[in-house]
Amino acid sequence: MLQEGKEPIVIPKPTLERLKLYHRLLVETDQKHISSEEIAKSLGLNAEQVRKDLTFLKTMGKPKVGYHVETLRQELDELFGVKNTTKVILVGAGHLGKALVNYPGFGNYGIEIVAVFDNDPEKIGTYIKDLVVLSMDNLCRVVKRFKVEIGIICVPKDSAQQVADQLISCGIKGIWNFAPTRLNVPNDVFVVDEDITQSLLTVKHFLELRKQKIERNGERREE
Amino acid sequence: MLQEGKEPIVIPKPTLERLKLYHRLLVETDQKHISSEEIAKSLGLNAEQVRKDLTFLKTMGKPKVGYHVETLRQELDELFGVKNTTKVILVGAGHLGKALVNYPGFGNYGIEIVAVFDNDPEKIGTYIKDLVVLSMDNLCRVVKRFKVEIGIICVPKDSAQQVADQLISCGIKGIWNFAPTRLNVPNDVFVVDEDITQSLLTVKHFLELRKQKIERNGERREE
DNA sequence: AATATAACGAGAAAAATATCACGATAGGTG
DNA sequence: CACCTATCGTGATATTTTTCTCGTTATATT
Repeated sequence: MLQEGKEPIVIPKPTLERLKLYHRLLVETDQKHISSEEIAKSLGLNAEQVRKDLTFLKTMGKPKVGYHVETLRQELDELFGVKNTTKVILVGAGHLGKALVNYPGFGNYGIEIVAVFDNDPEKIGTYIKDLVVLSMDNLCRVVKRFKVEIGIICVPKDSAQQVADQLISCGIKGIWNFAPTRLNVPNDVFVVDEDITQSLLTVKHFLELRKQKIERNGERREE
Repeated sequence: MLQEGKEPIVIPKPTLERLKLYHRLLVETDQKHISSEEIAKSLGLNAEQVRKDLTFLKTMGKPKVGYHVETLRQELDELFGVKNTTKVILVGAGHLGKALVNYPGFGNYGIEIVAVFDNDPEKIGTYIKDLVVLSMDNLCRVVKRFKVEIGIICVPKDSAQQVADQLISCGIKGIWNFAPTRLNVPNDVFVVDEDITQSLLTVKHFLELRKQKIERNGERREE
């Protein structure tokens, strides 16, 4: 039987990606109103696309004025759930882990790191900002006690899968993975990858394209 | 006059994104051959799409066998220019900068960090791994001397634009931006953003979707 | 108050991307 | 050696996404 009734409005993935960019732009701007044209120009898109994207939201623009920045930003905040507090734990107290704990932006996005774990006895007991590094034995206890929703993995890639398994066994359903490897997880667990090697390939590819363009054009000037 | 002659085969952007995933998979696997089906399953795609993507490459699969992992990986290496050495400098010797300098994976991808800069007198002169932190005065000299192609920005977001401008004024044409802000750059400079706030929104959005799903389903079990 | 115009929303058209369907072939099996 | 089947490559089809077009409306101007 086909499921009848209100199907939730699903936002196309490319649109969702752009909505994230709009969000950042709205946070950064000090204008009170902003037009689709201005948004488009800032991000290298075209205005029709911006308007189309924004039709997935309730906020409407006004002719001759544009969109009210504050309203739009708030609706995006809501879409992304920015205002809800999410408790997270972080596994891996290396350089990257330290960098993340010290990252000042989480507060604005409702992310609270409640504990840091590592399995290196040298690191256990040391402080990162105001958090003591705990041993992995404490993982499940802390997850349950603080109702932790997300685990951040920043361990070397060879132990990432193992850490993921431990997190999942403690009931964690969301993983933010900074290890440069693919994780195998059950269907009901989501993984957001922050894999530096992937964007490294992007960087290298850009260089490669430029190189090829120069080769093709010989010594000719471009533009 | 329209330019005649061989136009370079342009790989669609979504395909290119997936090719990066295939690359990682090929690096990780220890199989000698791999089928489109296996690739697809690992990455949650379908086999036809994988095959279609791979038609943009020269490497062909064999019926009953699949694709030769080594060959395919090498062709991807070439596509992304992984084997060419790229000299980069890094600006911002904070936690993140340190984490990056200590990241062991760059070598495999032909990235060599040749210098680290900061404008904090406390940090200038200190060592990160085997690199002395230099003052920004030395920027252009080092860029020219070492033929640096890429600048990595990992300074706080308020100084990111300024650093970008400095890099560009020294002739840098590529920026890998870890600051959570949009950079304004001339057309001939490319920026690859590694903005944690953007993937943070992804994380929050997943949670939000899950929350809404649970609300809709009430106490019903799913699956 | 009438007019002009900047900017919007939305449906239609076009372009890009993903999926399907199927014929071809390499390698295994009897 | 002939057949079977897993897997490929590719042209056809379907779907998604982007762009175009145009009618509408809020504000400014005379």
